[in-house]
Amino acid sequence: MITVKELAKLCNCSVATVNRALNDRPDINNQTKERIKQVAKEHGYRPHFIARSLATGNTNIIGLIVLDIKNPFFEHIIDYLNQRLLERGYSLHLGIMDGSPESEYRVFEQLAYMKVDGIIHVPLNVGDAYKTYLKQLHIPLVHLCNWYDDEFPFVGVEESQIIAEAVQHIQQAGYTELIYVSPPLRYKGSRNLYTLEERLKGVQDSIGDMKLHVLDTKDYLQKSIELVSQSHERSCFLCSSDIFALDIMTQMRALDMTPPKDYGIIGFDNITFLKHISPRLTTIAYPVEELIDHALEELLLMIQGKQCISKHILKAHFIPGETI
Amino acid sequence: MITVKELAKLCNCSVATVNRALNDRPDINNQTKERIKQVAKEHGYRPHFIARSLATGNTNIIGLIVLDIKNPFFEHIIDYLNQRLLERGYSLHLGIMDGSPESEYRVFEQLAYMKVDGIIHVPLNVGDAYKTYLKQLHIPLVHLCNWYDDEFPFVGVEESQIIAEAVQHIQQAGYTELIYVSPPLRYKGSRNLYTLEERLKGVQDSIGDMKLHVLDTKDYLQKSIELVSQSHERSCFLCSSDIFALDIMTQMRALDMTPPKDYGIIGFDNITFLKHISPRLTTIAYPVEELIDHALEELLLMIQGKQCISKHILKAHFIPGETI
DNA sequence: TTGTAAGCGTTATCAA
DNA sequence: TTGATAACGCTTACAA
Repeated sequence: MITVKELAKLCNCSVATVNRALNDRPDINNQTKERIKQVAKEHGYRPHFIARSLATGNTNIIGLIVLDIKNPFFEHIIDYLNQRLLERGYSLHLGIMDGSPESEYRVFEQLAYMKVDGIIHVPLNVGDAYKTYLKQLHIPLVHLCNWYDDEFPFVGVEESQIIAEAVQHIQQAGYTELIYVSPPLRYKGSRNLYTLEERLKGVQDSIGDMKLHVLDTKDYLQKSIELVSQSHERSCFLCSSDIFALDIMTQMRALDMTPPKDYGIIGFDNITFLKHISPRLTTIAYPVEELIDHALEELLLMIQGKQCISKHILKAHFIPGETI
Repeated sequence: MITVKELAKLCNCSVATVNRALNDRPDINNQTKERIKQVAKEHGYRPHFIARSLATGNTNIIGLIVLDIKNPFFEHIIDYLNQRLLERGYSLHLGIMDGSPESEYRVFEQLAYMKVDGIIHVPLNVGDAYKTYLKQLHIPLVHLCNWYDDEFPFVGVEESQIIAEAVQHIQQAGYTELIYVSPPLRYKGSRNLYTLEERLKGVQDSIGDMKLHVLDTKDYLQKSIELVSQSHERSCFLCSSDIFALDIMTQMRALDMTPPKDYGIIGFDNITFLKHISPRLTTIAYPVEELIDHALEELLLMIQGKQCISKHILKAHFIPGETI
């Protein structure tokens, strides 16, 4: 691996001049610049990221913390953010959690150690210690999809409105009972469930005279069967993730019950795999690309030192299917 | 961010001693060590990865190049490798391609720039230029699932054997025509298709007196319908990925054709989502964890300077379903 | 337009 | 058991 020092020797000039040439700085003679670049290319010079970062104090790496790489919801986010970052000369470092809130701290330590320039994440922990922790990291942060505290920039979705829209569809389809399925709600108190609770509030506010059940336990599959088979109402599930909805549909199919004949069901996320599921699951899609665009814009501003703690609330979309 | 220099001042000692204390080196008085560690903790000292890497010459980062983050096949690999690496004090950096073979070079440049200690990847390009390129990177490499050249360590799967097993199942089920579906085969000459071609060979060797069709074009969906509806044989698809199999099943369902009544079908990869698909897709599973274990072991040996270019060939598993 | 030299925060080799 | 000090490869004042 050839270094600037060696290049300087080869070109009979100083390392400063080599640096000017390689980084297209203005204060350099055009001929010497071309000459140096030529020599650099011939010798396969590659800038040394580590040395450069140590000198400049920044890595041009952005961290994205992913709750669960197995959740297809993140596919699109990762792919799109990666593209946008490359365009802007940054690269992406994925912080992979194992699903537990404690692992969020482990991933933060890793990203802090790696000196990433900024982090986009879905805040999962809760409490003052968490806030203190996030602040002492001294890393620009943008919170995605799950509001935690107004001291951090946030990019998310207007939940109550899209929920109201979904509930309206459910009512119009003649259902008399709504079952809100969101097992993670059982972690109330120990995890940040802002978004899931917003959705629940949205349901409560718009439910009118329909009956409401909330399934927030681990055995939601079993419970959902009991509810539908024992109830004399026309029941419709509203699930906080397509994953839960698919689990229910699969389980119900084993009992020969399919939507919308025997029950209704709506998911969340519009994951790619739905195209293979019949009947087509009615779901709600997040504007992933817009979310990422805003989050990235916000983060880059912070990295440039422009402290603009803002809040972007975008709109989700109702995706009609065949299950209500 | 407090540094070793500042810690040294606080402790009335030299940076060398601080370093000895923080890294648990033997040549240091136990009391001073504890004292320094205490002060470091009080001041929230975090080692500076960048500076350390510059000094030691290694990053303790391993790169994994992923063809397509959207392909669920990689979920398991990423998750498992990440776990194993953490246990060993390494961290994982994902290199994300956009599906094109050219982007493989872009990702390699990125990982080389980041000075990762080693890379696990599925070699996708082909030709002597590729080989020259990989060698001049001077980064330990392990090739996964797709053999390219004996000069690189390889961890993969015995393809012909598992294919023979699948073909036998197909024959026993009474099919008289086998359709091997592997659209990427159309890139023959410009991409490394070793594994896909091994599978094809496996099919040819074990097919006996069944008819054989190979679908290696982009319009394989259309072609597959034509084949099944025009043929007077009992046709069974063998797809080089569950994704292709699901695409075919979904398309067929629209024409009211389902396996195993109207045709047979077998996939590859045993992706998680199959549990939601009915009838259950018969498929073939790679021993992902074993693959990664071997690949990692091999890579770490190379990083330690032990040049052991070896070849590990593992066994895949036939996963019976309801589609043949 | 060019060169000199002082960092950046560690590690590691000596010598004490 | 400790301390000085020279790397590591690059950037960036400042001086020429």
